[in-house]
Amino acid sequence: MRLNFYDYISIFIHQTDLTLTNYIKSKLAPFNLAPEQNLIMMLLWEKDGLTQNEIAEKLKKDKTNIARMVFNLEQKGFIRRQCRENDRRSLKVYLTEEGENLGHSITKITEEFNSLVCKGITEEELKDVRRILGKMCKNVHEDS
Amino acid sequence: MRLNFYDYISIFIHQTDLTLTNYIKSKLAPFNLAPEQNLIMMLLWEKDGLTQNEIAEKLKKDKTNIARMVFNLEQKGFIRRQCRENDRRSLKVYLTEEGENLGHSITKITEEFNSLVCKGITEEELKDVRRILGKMCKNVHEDS
DNA sequence: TCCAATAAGTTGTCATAGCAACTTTTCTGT
DNA sequence: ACAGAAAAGTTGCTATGACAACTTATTGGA
Repeated sequence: MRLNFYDYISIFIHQTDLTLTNYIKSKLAPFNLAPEQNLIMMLLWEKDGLTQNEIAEKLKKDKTNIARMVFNLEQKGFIRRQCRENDRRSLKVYLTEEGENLGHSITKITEEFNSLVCKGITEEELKDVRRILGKMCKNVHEDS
Repeated sequence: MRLNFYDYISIFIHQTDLTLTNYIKSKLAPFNLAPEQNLIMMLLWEKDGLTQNEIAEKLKKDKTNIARMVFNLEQKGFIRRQCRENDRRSLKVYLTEEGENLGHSITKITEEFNSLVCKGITEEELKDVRRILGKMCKNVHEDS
């Protein structure tokens, strides 16, 4: 029996991700911040002075894209990049004052977003979702 | 208490989606088919002769991107577009013979992919994931 | 010590994703 | 019948995401 379009769980997950990303995108837009740029900022608000490589590892993303996103954040004036003195290959990323200040507004928004997404969903259910999605990732990693 | 990076369920979902998409991308690459192009093809294998607008609605995507993806599929020779006789605004999309034949190989691959993703996960758990992710989408839609 | 391997970033290319603005065609209300 | 709205597609723009190929800098082994 052939699977129908919506029987594929990966398609369902993909569409869920698009829905959530689009929503937070609209909330961040007034601050001139895109969703993935925000992820980088979130890391920096937790801990300043990461290298681009460290950011890429934490976000499990290609360093190429990190370089471009960090470049854009620099253009926007939220961060600045500085060469490390002991390793001239790598660049450390620091918040500017503007970037630092942004944190207060954005943290509020992202936590509200998380609350909205999880509204009416129990802690137990969230744990289950994490466990099952984690299992799916493990399944495909083991096959690669 | 400030949320940590990985406490955000949306980030977890996003990273899961990337993992799954990347895997199927590598499986489809030998057939010169990208993941989202494949979604369009899947619709056409189910039912030929959809308009671009109908495809956009089914995939819940912007018609802009559908137009570009369909254009690429046409370049690759998998589909052809034809003006409707009774409405010259809209284009119907038909499989070519090559596109039709592709269906046999690809259906096998996507069903294997779905099995791999769901390995060790019960039907009950899958239903739960669908229900909870669906609830999340509903939550953000209600707020828009 | 010096050559090769490795590491960090950058640039180019392709595919996705959405928004705004536009053309062409069709429909609708008067 | 005709003006204006709406509908289908297209083009331009920005952002994300992965891969390949490249430069520059550092490290490690013979």
